Amino acid sequence: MSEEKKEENSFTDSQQHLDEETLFVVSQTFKALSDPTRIRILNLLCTGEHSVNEIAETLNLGQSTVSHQLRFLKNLRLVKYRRAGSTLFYSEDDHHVMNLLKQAINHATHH
Amino acid sequence: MSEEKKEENSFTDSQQHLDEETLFVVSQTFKALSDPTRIRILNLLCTGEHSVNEIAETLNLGQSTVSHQLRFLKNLRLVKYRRAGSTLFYSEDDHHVMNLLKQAINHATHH
DNA sequence: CGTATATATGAGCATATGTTCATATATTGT
DNA sequence: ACAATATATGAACATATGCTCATATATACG
Repeated sequence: MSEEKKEENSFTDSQQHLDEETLFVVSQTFKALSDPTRIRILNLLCTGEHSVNEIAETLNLGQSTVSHQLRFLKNLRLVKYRRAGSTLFYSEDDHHVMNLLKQAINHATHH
Repeated sequence: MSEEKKEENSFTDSQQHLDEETLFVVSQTFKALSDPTRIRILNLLCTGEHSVNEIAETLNLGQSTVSHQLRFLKNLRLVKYRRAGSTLFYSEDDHHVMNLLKQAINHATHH
């Protein structure tokens, strides 16, 4: 019975007016999470860092597709990478956004 | 210093594989929150129920635009409405998704 | 019943989005 | 320097998205 409670009122109520910039940032953040491919990539990165090819093979996606999406996520600073030779290991870089994703996934599956 | 803590680990870690349906539901949910107009509408509905025209006038949007977006949000069960004569009063209908929105807004503004 | 008001709907249009293909760049090993 | 491997990039394309305009529906009121 406390299952529902713990995700409520974690924050003070939102404000009346949203300025342009806030609106842009918030919408961009959610846009990043609104595509199945990006969700799969971010969900995979929850398990730790992975190279571009690993991601592509694991999720059965084209190398170009993964690279494009990673650039998208990198621009929003949702992921970062570490270089090891010619291989780039990507990992998550925004725990807050990852938390939003986890909440949504949990809500979608556990209900 | 506990500012960052309270939004972390509200849930057990996400699972390894996401099925088609979960992927669809989650992406649709975030898509709903990825548009500035819909964000403004939902943010306004945080303050209680409002009619279509009230929303349009308050947010300076066309009546048709608001109606279309409300249909979109209604299909996803994020909003509901109550009829009073020829006026329809819309209000929020998914506290979990509203909570995701509030978190994102708070994060965008307080940082 | 006719008019006014509130909301919904569909077509059309411009723009955004995501994937694929081909190719470029970069790093490693020989 | 050359070949192999890993990743990035840009153009092209099909589809999705969001707004506007015109019009339809629905309710209330005289």
